[in-house]
Amino acid sequence: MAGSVAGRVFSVLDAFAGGPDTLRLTEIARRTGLPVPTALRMVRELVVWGGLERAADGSYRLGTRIRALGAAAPCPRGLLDLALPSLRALTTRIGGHADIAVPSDGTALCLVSGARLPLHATAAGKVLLAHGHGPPAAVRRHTPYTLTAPGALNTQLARIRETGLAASHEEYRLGELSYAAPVLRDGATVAAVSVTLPTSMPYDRAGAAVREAAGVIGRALAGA
Amino acid sequence: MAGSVAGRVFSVLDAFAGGPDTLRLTEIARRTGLPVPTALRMVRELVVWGGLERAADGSYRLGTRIRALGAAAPCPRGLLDLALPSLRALTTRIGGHADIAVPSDGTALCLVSGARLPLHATAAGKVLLAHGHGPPAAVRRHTPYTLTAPGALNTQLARIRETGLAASHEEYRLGELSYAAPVLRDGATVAAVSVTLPTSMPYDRAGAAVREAAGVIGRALAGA
DNA sequence: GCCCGGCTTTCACTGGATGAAAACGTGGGG
DNA sequence: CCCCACGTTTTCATCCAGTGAAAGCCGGGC
Repeated sequence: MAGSVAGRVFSVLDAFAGGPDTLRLTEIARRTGLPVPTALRMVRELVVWGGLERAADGSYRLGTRIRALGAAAPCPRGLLDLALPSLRALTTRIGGHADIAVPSDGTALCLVSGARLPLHATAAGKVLLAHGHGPPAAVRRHTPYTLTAPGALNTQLARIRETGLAASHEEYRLGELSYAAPVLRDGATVAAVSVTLPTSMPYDRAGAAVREAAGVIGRALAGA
Repeated sequence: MAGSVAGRVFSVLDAFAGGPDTLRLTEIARRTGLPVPTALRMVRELVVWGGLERAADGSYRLGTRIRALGAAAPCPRGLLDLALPSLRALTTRIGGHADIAVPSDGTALCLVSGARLPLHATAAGKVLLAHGHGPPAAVRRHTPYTLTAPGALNTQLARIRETGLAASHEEYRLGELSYAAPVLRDGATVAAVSVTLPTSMPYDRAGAAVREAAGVIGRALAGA
C-alpha cells in the first residue's frame, strides 16, 4: 500500500487522525515520510476535492468533504461483532445491560438494543458528545436530575475527556444509572461502551470494567 | 483531477456520499464512470486502508476510518450549538430567518434549516465563494435578478471581501432578500451567518446585525 | 544587505496504473 | 444436468501519470 498513490493519499489523511487539527506542509511530509513535493501534490488534490482545507496561515486541516462522508458512514456491523464478546463479559461481571453506541443523527444509537439515547442525558451519549460528536438532536429534561444548563454540561464533558469515563445517575430514567467509556480507533472516539444498572444494584468496579472493555474493543478494531 | 489516481479514489468515495449506504462493485463503476477493474483496484485499496468495508453480501460501505476522520475534523464541534444563541438574537432583532451555512458539495449547507443554497445567488453563498470555497455546483438563473456573468460576480466578490458583507436582492427567490457575513476561525472563513427577509420588511440594520452576530460566533469558536 | 527555512516549480526518468480480454463463480431457466 | 447470463476477479502488454532531486522563489530574522 505504501508504494501506491492511493496509499500516499491515505497516509496524508492519517497524519491528521491523531495529532493536532492543523498541520503545515513540512509537518505532513515529516509524518508521512513523503518527500515535500510529493506531499504537496497529495495535499493539493485533497484540497481541490474538499478533503482538506487551507487555513489562513497556509497550514491545512481536514475539510468539509471528510466531515460529510464521516456523517454519511453507516454504523458498522463489524463493530458490533467485534464488541459482543466484551459486552457479554461485562454483563457477566457487572450485571445489568451492556451496550455499544455510535453517534447517529444527534442521538446515541445502541447497536445491541437498537435504542436511540439522548446525548446529553446518558453516559454513552456524554462520551460521544465529549469527543466532538454532536450536536444533540434535542436537549430536554427527562428526570429531575437531567442536566440541561450548557455550562454544567460542558464542565462535565471536560471532565469526561480527562478521565475517559462518563456517568449518568438517573438523568435519563429514574432508578437507572450508567457508566460509559470511549472506544478509540487511531486516537479518535468512534463509539462508547456502556453498562446500565438499576440504582439498587450499584457496583463500584463498573467504571473500571467499562474502561477495560472499551480498551479491548479498541484493540480489536486496530487489529481488524 | 478526473485524470489522476487520487481523483479516481475520491470519486469512489463520492459515490457513497449521496446515495444508498451500500453499493456493489458494478454500481460503483457505473456511478464513477470507471472501468470495472479500475474501480475494483480503488475499492480494494480503500478497504485495506479502512475507508471502505465489505459487507457480508460482497457489497461495500463506508468504513470506520472515514468515520474516525470525520470525527477528528475540527471546527463544527457544535458550530450550530455555538451559533444558535446569536441566531435567535438575530431573528428577534431583525426578523425573518437567521441561519448559518457551511460549504458542502458546491452548495451552501444551512445548518438550521438543512437547506442547500446555490453559492452564486444567495448572500451566504457569496460569502463562501468570496473566501475561496467553491467551485459552485451549478450557476443557473433563478430569477431575473440572478447574476450569472462571471465578471459581474467577481466584482461583487471582491467587494464582499473588502466590506465583509454580502447581499442578495431577489437573486434566488423573488420577494426575498438576504444579508450574510463571514464567520472567521484562525483568519479563515469557515461559515456564513445570514438573515433572509421578505422585501416588504425593513432591513436597514440587517447588515450590521449580521456582521455582529458573525463576530460573536467567531469569538465563540476561538474560545472553544 | 545577507542568510535561512519553508514553499513551490521544473523536468527527465520510470514503475505503478491502466483497461481490454479472458477466466472464474454462481445462480436460475429450460 | 447443461448452458447461459451476470457479476466479479485475474492477467498482461502498453504507456502515461507520478516521482523526487534540484533549482527557484518568497518572507522573515539578524
